[in-house]
Amino acid sequence: MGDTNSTSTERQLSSEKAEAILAGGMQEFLTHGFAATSMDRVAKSAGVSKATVYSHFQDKEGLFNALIRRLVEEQFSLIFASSDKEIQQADPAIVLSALANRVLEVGTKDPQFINFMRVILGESGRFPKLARAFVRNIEKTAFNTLCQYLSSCLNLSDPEATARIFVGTLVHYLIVQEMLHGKDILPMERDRLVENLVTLIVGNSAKKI
Amino acid sequence: MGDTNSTSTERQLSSEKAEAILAGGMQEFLTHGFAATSMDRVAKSAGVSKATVYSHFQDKEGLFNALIRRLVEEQFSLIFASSDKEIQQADPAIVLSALANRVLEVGTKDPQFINFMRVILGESGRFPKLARAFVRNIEKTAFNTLCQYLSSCLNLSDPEATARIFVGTLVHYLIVQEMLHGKDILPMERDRLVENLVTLIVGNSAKKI
DNA sequence: GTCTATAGGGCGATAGAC
DNA sequence: GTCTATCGCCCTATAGAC
Repeated sequence: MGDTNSTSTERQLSSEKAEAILAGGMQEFLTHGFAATSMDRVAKSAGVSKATVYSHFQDKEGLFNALIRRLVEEQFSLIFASSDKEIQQADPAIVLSALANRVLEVGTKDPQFINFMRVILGESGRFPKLARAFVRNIEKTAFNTLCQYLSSCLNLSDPEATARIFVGTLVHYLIVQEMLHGKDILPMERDRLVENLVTLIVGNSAKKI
Repeated sequence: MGDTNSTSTERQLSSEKAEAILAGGMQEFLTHGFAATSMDRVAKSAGVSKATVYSHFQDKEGLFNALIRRLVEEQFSLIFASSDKEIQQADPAIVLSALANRVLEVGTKDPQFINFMRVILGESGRFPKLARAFVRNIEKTAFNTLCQYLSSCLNLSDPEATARIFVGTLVHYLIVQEMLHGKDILPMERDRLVENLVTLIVGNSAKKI
């Protein structure tokens, strides 16, 4: 409450210990969720004492909030890095396929990304602010970028609804195949889904230029 | 382990107390998740003592497994009840719109359904068997029903991929709007999404009969 | 079968030495 | 700033009376 160098959550991470705590906390929170994570294990994983953890972060919720909030911003720039070069260049079908494949690539190759999504979804009842931060930073950015591209390069009756369909298909695919371990129950090759999705969208419009 | 009337998890719920425990456990587990739920509150919510809970279920995990497994089967029949009457009758666009609206109706009106999904997703790392049961009973059933309809009534190049797009769009919409509290950040009217989704699918095919 | 009471342990958070 | 040691609480699970 009465801290001098923070408003409501921790803003500046002064020392390198704070970084270690955030790294250790990430490991623990992303694999066990909020409630099942103990501050003892966070401290041990960070290589510091528990008291040091509490000297850098107000409490368990404060650490969790700071950590997820930072991760939301990191993942944002991770996914949308170098999305602007290619974006008004080639055939729309190729651009959209490349975009879809990059999203699915991140979701399948980096195991921490699925854990991150799982925690965001699982804790969205307890931490609605973090859930909304996720929507604002990641979902909305993806949506806006895609809308802009679809509007400028294709003649769609409703680019916004189409963007929803595009993103929704990919996210749901990741959820069922990876997060819910459904690969063997509902097999579907990535390329097959992407090709159908892109064809469905591009086929229902005319190239603009 | 050595129970006489159960193999590995509880099969038959002999008394009415077991029902009360399952009901109380549902309330608690669906709102707080597995780790943040205490057996004291489950007992209190069920109106029995904690010892009674442990006499009907082996431990916390056993109760959680029995409860979610039952819920998976309940929700299955809840969503797909009366899906077979209308299914080879009217215009495909109308059938698909009605189907989409029923899914979104359940997801928005019944608050327990979003909580149920949140727990399944959030605990899918700790309880992979429950996650797979969810995929087998709900996702796969939705997918198969839809595939069958799409194959029989429309001329699609890939009905299975199309079914993925259909379900994925609806589930992702529910996740962003309801589970992640994104209604105000990324507003989108339900009818608008459904109409675009159905048009995209029906427009890319020919009616079969 | 169901209760009350309690064992036994891990948890979040802090006091005080350095 | 960082540590060790500890407090007090609540947790899962069980023992024993009825």
